[in-house]
Amino acid sequence: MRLSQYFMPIMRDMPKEAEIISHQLMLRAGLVRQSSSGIYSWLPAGHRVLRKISEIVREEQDRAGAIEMLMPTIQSADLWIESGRYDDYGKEMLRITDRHGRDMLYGPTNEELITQIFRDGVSSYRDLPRNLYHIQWKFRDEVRPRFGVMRGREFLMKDAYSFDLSVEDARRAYYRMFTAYLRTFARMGLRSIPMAADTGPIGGKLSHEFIILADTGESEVFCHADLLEMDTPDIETDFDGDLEQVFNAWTAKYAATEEMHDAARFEKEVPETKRISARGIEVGHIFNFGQKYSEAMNCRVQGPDGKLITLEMGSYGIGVSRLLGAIIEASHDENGIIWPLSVAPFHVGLVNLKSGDSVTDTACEALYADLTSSGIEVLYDDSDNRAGAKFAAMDLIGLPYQVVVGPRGLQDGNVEIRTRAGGEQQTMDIAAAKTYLNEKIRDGLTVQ
RNA sequence: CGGGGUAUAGCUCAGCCUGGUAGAGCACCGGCUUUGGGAGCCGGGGGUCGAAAGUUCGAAUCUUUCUGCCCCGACCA
Repeated sequence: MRLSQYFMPIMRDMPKEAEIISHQLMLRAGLVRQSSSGIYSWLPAGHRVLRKISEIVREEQDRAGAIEMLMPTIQSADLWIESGRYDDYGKEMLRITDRHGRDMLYGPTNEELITQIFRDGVSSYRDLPRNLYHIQWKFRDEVRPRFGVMRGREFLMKDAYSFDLSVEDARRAYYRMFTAYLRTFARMGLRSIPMAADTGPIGGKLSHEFIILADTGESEVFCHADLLEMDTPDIETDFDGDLEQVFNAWTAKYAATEEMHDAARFEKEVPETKRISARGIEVGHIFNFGQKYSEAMNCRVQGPDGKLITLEMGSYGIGVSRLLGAIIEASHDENGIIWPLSVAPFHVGLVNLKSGDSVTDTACEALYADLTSSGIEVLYDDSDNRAGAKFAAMDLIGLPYQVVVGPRGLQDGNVEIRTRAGGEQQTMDIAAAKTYLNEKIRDGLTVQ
């Protein structure tokens, strides 16, 4: 993509409505624009990141055996009356009346709808287990939206729903999602820590929040430092196998959010030097809620003995749009965003230091064409801004690699390659630069 | 929903106290000079001053009401 033909309005000044760093940087880097409180438009670069995050989520859900579908944003109130949550949900649910006077709502979540769809589509134990998910916009009319996309009213969420015949099967379904979540966040360069969680209004028994440590996190969290060093389940993980060990290993050490925190237990179980008391961002939340909805909504199948079995269910959410904020909170410096390669809007920023100079233009065009044709996503700054302005903009938008092409280096046939994360700079000839970038990016994108 | 702020150009802000018909920096357009970490000079475009009502000869400025947005708290992916 040529910057001269793109739409990425960068702001030099700090927008006053933004308080926390991720929100400031998202606005300044031209990723989002606020439409109204807690509601955002996703500009082209922000949309690219959103898509990449969604794709990682999708790949890991699929790997764990979940099946993608898509449910609507607008739902009928009837279903919610059936489950008993129409009144419980309160003002956070945006209620709408259609032209016929029917009560509708903008879905804050989808347990009711999926339960109805599933129960109507399945009648035998042979159809179980199943886990269905979608990635769809949700609306929760938060009392106080804040921190940009971290707590928006409209937000993109992946929600999966598992259906099983027995409590044991349901636990296995839970372990699969648990494991998939560890992998999902790790692929975005995040260290997530599963923490025992309160089950909240969704109800149920077993529940974990996946927390990213960050100073601007909304909740206070406590955990064992070893959790920051644990190995993430790798690509060889067998999701058809027994994942209980993964679950046990990750839940053996103390980790709890404020609501579940037990100070006495924390001090007893965690040596003083290993105690982490910090703030965290919740990027995922998984629940096993047994028969709460299947009972209320009559979701049953016939077993081998002809008797009806009420299904065991779980739901598994990931805040996809929130993850942009979380990643930036976890990865930035005073100059701007530092995108992990896997979710960066582009892999490489190509900086032409002297647009209009035929030598640099020619070199840049050739490099742009070569890199692009080898599958690398390049944002080519072909504008005629000054060098300093281009560097500042590149650092702000935070692409993982910068290739700086200028007349000085080209005299010796060289370009400069900079790594946004570490700040390393190396000079090499153009052929070497191509090889270097191809290798680095291919390796960096290989799923471990 | 309680408390506190704030609203003037795309962004950051000044002007308001003491009413006289709107400014700066950045960004943008044109020109010249410049060109390796947010250049300089010259010229230019752009604002129903959040909305409504009131006071007044005259309101960005004073009064009242409303609204948006932000922060703290309670609540939540």
